Formats: sequence, C-alpha cells, structure tokens
Amino acid sequence: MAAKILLVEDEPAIQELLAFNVRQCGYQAIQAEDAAAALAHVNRELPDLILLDWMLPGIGGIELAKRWRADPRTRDIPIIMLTARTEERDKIAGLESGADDYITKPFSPRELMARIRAVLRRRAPEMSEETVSVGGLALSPATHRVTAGGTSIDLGPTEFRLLHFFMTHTERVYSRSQLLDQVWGDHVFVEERTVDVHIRRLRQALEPSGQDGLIQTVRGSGYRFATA
Amino acid sequence: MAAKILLVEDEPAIQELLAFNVRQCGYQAIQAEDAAAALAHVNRELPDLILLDWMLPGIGGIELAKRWRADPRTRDIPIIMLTARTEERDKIAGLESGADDYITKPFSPRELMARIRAVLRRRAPEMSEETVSVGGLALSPATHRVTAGGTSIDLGPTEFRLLHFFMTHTERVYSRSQLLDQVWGDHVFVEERTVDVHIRRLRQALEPSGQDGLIQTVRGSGYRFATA
DNA sequence: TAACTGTCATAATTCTTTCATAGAATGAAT
DNA sequence: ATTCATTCTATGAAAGAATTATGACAGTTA
Repeated sequence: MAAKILLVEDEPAIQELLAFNVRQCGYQAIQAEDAAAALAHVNRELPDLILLDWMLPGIGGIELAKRWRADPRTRDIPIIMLTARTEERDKIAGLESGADDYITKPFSPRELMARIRAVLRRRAPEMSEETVSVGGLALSPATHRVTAGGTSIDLGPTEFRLLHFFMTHTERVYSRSQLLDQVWGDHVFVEERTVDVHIRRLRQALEPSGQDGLIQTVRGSGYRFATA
Repeated sequence: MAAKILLVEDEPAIQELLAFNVRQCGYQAIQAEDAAAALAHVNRELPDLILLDWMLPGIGGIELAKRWRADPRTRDIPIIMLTARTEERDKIAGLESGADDYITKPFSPRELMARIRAVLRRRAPEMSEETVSVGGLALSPATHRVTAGGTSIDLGPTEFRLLHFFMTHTERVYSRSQLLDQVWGDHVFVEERTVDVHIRRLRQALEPSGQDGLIQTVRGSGYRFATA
C-alpha cells in the first residue's frame, strides 16, 4: 500500500513535475489545482501527506494548512509547503501555520523526495518503508515480512498492517475506533468488535514465538503495543 | 472525548460563526438561541463550557450566569461572556455574575479559541492528555499507565479516572457526590457509598508503592488528594 | 481451492455496585 | 476522664453488569 500524496499546486507544469517525481518514488500522486479541490479530496479520503503550494488562487496555502491543522481528523497529516520565496520570515510563517517542512522552488527532485521521506518517517512512520524492530520482532514493509529471532511469521494483510501500525506506534493506547481509522482507513464502516478478532488472530500468529505479550488489552480503552 | 461547548447566542449569523470556529478546534458545539433552550439543555446534559451572549431576549446573559452559578450542579461549568460592550463597569458586572472570562465583539476567532482553551485548561485539567505527576506518582493518559518510581501500577478503569481526577485536583476536598459527578459523570445514579469502595481499591493499589497516604479522608466532607 | 474478512453467538474474564458488618471518630453526659 | 450513643468510614463478600476472548460460519477475493 503506497503512501498517498496530495499535490496542491495551481501551475499545471509544476503540478505534473511533482506528480512525475512522486510516482517515480513509488508513491501515489493525487492532484488538486486549487484549495476547493484539495479540501474536497481530503474530505473524501485522507492522504498520507500533503504537498502544498504557498501561493494559491483564492484560499492560500497557509490558510489551508491552518484549517487542516485545526480539524482533529486531519491534524496529523504531514504537510510540506512549497514556495518561491526564500525569506526567513516567510519560512517562519509557513512553519507556524503547521507545516512540517518547507521547500523553495526551484527544487531538485532529489531534495524533494528526501524531504518527503523524512517527513513521512517522522509523522507517519507506518507509511515509510523502513524495517522496524520492537521486542524480538522485526517487520520489513518492503519485503512484507515479519520475523521473530530468525524464524518467519505468516500474517494476513490486515494483521500485517495492524502489526505495522503498532510497531510504529508503541506504548500509546488506541481505541478500537482509532485503530479502525488508522489501520482499516478513514471512512470504512466496520463493526468495532471486528478489531478484537484481528487482535486475536495477530496474537495467535505471534504466540509460537512468544511475542504475543506485546499486545496488551487496556480494558475500557483499547489496545496497547508495548514491551512490558 | 471532545469537550462539549454550549453556545447561547440569539443572532443566527454569530451563532453559526461560533459553531464553526468551535468545531474547527475539535470541540463539540451545542447551539441554543435563547435562555430557555440553554437552560433546558444544561438540565439534560452538562456541557464542559458555556459561551454566553450578554444580550439575550428575555432572560439576559448575566441573569443566566447567576442562575447556573447558584446551582451546585452547574456551579463549576466555566462560562465565557460574549458582548458588544467594552465599558469597564460592564466587564466588572460580567465577571461578578460568575463568568470566567469575557470577550468583546467583534472578536477574532483566534482570540476566542485561545480563551476557550485557557479556560478549559484551568477548569478541567484532567481532560488533557498530558502526563501528570504528584508525589511519587506519574499518570499518563496517552499510554493509560500509572507508575510509582519506575514500577507500574495496575488500575481498573474507574480507579484510573478517579486517580486522574485527584492528581489534577489536589489539595482540595471533594464530597462523594462531587466525585460522582466529576469521575462517574453527571446524571449517573449510583449510591454515594460506592465511592468509598473505589477509594479503598485505589488505596489498595497504591499501597505497595507507599503512595496510598496521598488519599486522605476528611470525615464528614469527603476525600482529599494531597502531599502531606 | 485456498486464504482472508467481517459478523455473530457464547464463553471467560474483569469490573461495579451493593450490602452487611466491623471499626473509628465525635460529642454529650456521667 | 470515662462511658455511651451516634454518626461516619473501612472492609470483605457476592451478585450483577460490562467488557473482552474465542470459535465458528458465511461471504469474498485471489
């Protein structure tokens, strides 16, 4: 599941350039040429990252960023601002509006991609393709493989995503509905109790290696993945 | 659990503006266009904060505030007064009627939200996700964990909420019925003596770490959480 | 066909509340 | 100061309620 990146940019040429680069890196590019289209899309489906032009006709980039930051549903989406200006105080304004990073045009594709990767790693670690290790477990998104001390563990797609999310978000308690949003996806209509079933399947798969204790039930709240 | 904010404002335009801003910040907006509607709603369900227009048809804002302040059930709900007047003596009258803060129209959404956050932080600190430490105890809502000097303490849901409330409201005595309102929730029909049982269980859980002395019994009044 | 997903029914577990009783504190009267 | 009655709190036990775990099944998808 490649990360979905929303590109908000009104100039068609730059729009295409961005899309090309983003796709080259294996991400899925979604294009929006103005604030309205961007808002509409985000409303429909949450992207994993937003590349946002500073100068937009109508509602500007900063205003857009602020709106998304104010809404709990979109608060955690990483945003990278894209601008022609280089002045320091503009940079500050951009970051204050809630952007995670900032890149000035003209930009090198390599730099852009590096920043995308860095931001994803920081804000949405489950979207980066890096191998994660917690406790005695190692999960590699690239090869879609989970191992515990050398031996491989077989997981279904959902259990894999669930484990990946947990391994990149340890210690914190997540309610069933938060897990549904994060692992199943926003706008998915599934019984909350279904989470229980997948938790059980995941525990079952981890049991032979003795790693099932990592998944903790927090009665009345949800589940937690932690080493203790 | 987003904080519920009751908006009492008769002008539809301002009403909507307020609701929009409040929702943008992730709070739940409840709208009432006159005193009767506001009273009815509060009677049914306690909001976490009230935004109250000074000028209302019929019963005015000040009168409303006074009523809520007089009722033990609603005494502690934070109230922010909303008014067009800027004169100092009006401000004083507003604050004397029991409002926690005061903002004059026209107001900037940023200012309004800042005040809401400030008041909520002041009056309902246990709603935040921040880790709190008192004595040798540390409680983290995000991870749903309590530790005393490195060792973890297991608590049931109610004991957890009770401790969280105490840790964010130290040095003050709370009656059983106040605790029921604050920890169990308003409109809950439970024996007052039940509080004793949960206090005991909490003490029991804290005893191994020697932190049980923090919970003090105040005969005839209730309980207090304090470091002495 | 085989693997996977979501839902349901039911079992197992944990938590809440209530109740009965024991224990402490308080104050008045001796 | 001591006794006693009264009031309030502590505690253990147990029924009852709520939440979670688990197994099975039917429908999908690859």
